[in-house]
Amino acid sequence: MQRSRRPTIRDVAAAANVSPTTVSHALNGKGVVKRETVERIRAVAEQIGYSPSAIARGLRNSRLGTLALVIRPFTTLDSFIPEGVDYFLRTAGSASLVAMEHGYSLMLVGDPGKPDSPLSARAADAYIVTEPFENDPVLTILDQQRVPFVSVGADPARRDAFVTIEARAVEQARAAFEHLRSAGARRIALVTGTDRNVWNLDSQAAYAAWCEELGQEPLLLTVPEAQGEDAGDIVLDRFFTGRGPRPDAFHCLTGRHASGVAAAAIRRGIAVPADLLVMAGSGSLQNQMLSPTVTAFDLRPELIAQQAVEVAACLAERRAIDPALLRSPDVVLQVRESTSR
Amino acid sequence: MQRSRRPTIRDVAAAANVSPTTVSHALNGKGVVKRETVERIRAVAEQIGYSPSAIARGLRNSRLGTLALVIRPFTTLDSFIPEGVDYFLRTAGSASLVAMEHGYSLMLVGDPGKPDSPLSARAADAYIVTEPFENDPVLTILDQQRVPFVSVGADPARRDAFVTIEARAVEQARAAFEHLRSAGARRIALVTGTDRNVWNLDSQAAYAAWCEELGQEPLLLTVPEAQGEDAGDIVLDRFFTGRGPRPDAFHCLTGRHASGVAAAAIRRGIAVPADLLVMAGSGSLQNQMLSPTVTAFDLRPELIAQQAVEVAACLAERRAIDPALLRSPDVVLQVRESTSR
DNA sequence: CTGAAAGCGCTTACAG
DNA sequence: CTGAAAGCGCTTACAG
Repeated sequence: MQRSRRPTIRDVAAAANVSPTTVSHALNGKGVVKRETVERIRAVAEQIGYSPSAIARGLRNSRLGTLALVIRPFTTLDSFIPEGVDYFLRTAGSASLVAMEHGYSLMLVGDPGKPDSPLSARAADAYIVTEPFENDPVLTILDQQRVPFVSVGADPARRDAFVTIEARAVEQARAAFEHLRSAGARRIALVTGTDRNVWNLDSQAAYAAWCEELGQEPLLLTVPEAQGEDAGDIVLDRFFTGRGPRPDAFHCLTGRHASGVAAAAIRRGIAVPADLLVMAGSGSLQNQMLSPTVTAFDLRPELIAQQAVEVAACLAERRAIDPALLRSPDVVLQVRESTSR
Repeated sequence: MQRSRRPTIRDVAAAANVSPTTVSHALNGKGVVKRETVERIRAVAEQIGYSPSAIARGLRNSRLGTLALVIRPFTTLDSFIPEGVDYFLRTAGSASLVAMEHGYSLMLVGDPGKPDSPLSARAADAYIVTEPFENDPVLTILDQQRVPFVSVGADPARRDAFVTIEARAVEQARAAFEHLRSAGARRIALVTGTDRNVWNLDSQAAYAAWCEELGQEPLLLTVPEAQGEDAGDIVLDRFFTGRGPRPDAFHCLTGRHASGVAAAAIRRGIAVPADLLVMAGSGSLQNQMLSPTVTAFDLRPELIAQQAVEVAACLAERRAIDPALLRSPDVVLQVRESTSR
């Protein structure tokens, strides 16, 4: 009796005195098998500790039962901690849970296109790519290899080319400007990251349009996402030294930039929110915890992740996609000290 | 010419006018193949966009190139956010990066033992189980099925049964008590979580011993990990109402408990650190950001994750394990407001 | 109701 | 230097 090898369907067949075909039928409820036989096979399988090989089944069905999550900003950063420490957590955590509910495992993957990326990174049934860059090579390769994928936020250079959960960046940016305006802002500056993704680009476009409408001179600054709170001094240096026009409100796309700006302003004797309003386009833990607390949109990454997983599952199973899944959830504005006058 | 199917090794063979064997040899540098043939095959493969199937290779080699990470506290919680929001991030992020460097993909897995868990969750080459519970069924099933795994922190009921990256909980607890004592504490209380893992249990044991040595009456409270900062009021209610003996210092194992306790104390007019010292056994973002900032050990989860991945890779490849990898890294005490008198 | 056979895409002795 | 054959563990027409 072989005891070291894990049992296969043949072992079950032998032990139950039937053919592998019948075992397969019995265990999977396919075909027609006599009740008793099914039960005998079940018992034997249980007894010898049989569990089917996901790999063999995967080869046969050309589906492994695996979804891959590609967190794009991951790749750019020297550190593995993407901006807004909790965003990744909320996305990956939710995605892995929802994937499980749909019968998939979730793989965390870097750049599946890189030549030295593990082969297994290319074995997923479908991919989720968050925040792709302009002409993102990851999307290109996935598309070429005919691997199904959904992108969260479009590739700005190929808006309608792929299955995408749309980013509502323009809408959100306007809502932000309006919030600041109704809190008394007359001269709003925009601070975005430098990644060429749809959030940064669309927000800039929305800002340009808004300034145009109101006849305000645009006050735009881009700071690398990875700067985190250090963006504060960069931003303040830019707008509050020298004698250019000074903004009375900042809309920072990333939460950590926003918290950095609010803190830096206060360090320099500029009162927040009295003299300066600050808000964030994408809330992070820092906004809730650092002082002053900062108004921010909760983008609800766990909902987005959930939708993305559901879309990916449809793709993997070649089922039709409910269009509602491709619309990102309504964001929630969380008003905090930094804009409460 | 078939255009829809992804190309296989046979397609390459046909196009290059050789056998699949030769293609395999050429592409994997095995066997002996003429230089020119190798180059021709390479070119053809590239040209028709061939990339080997990880699944087929996995079946053949019975190794998929996948590592699984089982975050145990994950399972207990109703929400998917484990205590100390950033711990999961730091662990999973680091693990997935290190895995990639070693040629593996990282799967996030719930409870691979659960009957409805995806089959693919059982296909990993090796498993990392963080913070297993006493007699953890996940370890039992992995062990039974002869799947290699490493646990981060031992199963308290089976200390030496499995490959484990030891938790240095006793040592850390003593270091904490000593830090508090040298900051002036004379009556230290311990607050742990309720999970029956080695951190909670060993810290309690270390505390009992410490109290014994010093002839201090033990002041111990356990609060569910999931309570987070809400633990503050629970703890204060317990020790600062009624007329039992009052502690002058708290060592809380979880960062969020510690921040909750510090904040609750201040709300009730107890000055921190003047009248009460507070520290955390496992630092979380809250400790750095909330006021007052709280002294905490940085457990360096990214280092632990790195070691765990390296051990798991050894296990998967049946290589010997460097014993140094099984010793958890030295923790770093980050002294902050809550114990700075 | 049950089973023999083919095949999913690879790799690896083995023979030429 | 090259290739035919077997086999990894399943599933699924198909035949009995």
